[in-house]
Amino acid sequence: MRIGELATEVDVETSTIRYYESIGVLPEPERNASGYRMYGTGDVERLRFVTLARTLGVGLADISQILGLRDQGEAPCEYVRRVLDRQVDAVEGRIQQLQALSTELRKLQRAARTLPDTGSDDPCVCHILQPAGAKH
Amino acid sequence: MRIGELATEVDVETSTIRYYESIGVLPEPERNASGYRMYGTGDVERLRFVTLARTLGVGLADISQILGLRDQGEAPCEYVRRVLDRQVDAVEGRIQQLQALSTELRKLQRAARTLPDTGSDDPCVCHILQPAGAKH
DNA sequence: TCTTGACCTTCAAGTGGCTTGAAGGTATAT
DNA sequence: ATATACCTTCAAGCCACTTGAAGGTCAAGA
Repeated sequence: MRIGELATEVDVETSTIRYYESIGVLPEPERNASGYRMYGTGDVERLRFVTLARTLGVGLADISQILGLRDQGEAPCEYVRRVLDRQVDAVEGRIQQLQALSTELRKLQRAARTLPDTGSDDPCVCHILQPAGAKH
Repeated sequence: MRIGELATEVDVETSTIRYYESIGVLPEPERNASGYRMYGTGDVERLRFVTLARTLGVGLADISQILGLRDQGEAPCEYVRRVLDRQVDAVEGRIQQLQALSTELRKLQRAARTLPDTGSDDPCVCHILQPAGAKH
């Protein structure tokens, strides 16, 4: 199959496939007489794995590592477990941060409805975002 | 004050200050005889606003817009209110996404503890991440 | 036969928000 | 004289792509 078919099959842009190839996540495929990339079913499987891992937030460096282990005939599972542990920590930490941020933003949103506009003579940039005495 | 003092005062890297200047978020400051950037208290206030807005997740383009309005003597409050609304939506949407992701990751983490390692003869890359029949 | 249009190719640069590094100038203390 | 702690500019790197320019290939239709 050509790159467009592979792209449709896995629901990825052709440019993304070429990008993955350029950084070594996907191997260089064979070419037909016209120089078009030609892929097989193994490539579908591999690309599907990459996109699945990406939706889980796994970085391309980790994905490369996992695929590299597989290519050497080793089970990547131990490495995958470590990646999962790291990823869970990272995602849950990020959620905590964003929840704190959301609380803060909602406070400012409420304030924005009641406060008058900042006057051009006010010293601060905007007293909605910068209540007097906010120094961090 | 020189750039290092300003950086310490607001708790930002000097390279970040120069970067903000390069993209027009901060104006070009005066220079002393040696070519060093020299800042005043207004710059502290402006930079403090920028970092505050950044911690709220506001992008530099929006921050630039807000500062631009202020520089023209207009109250940026209406714009700030719209940015806040957008930001709340974006953050809460992101939290939803990450919570779904976290659920998914925890499921895989549990599976990883019980599943045997992928054999080198298995067709998939790793059956922890790719349970049979996962096609999306 | 010509043309249209859908595909494919490569290479370069842009996105955001910085950080890092190289290679050098300046100011102060010892 | 020198160490050191600042400062300067410019370029490139980070991540994961996306976009664009400029062109080659191939099948179907007029």
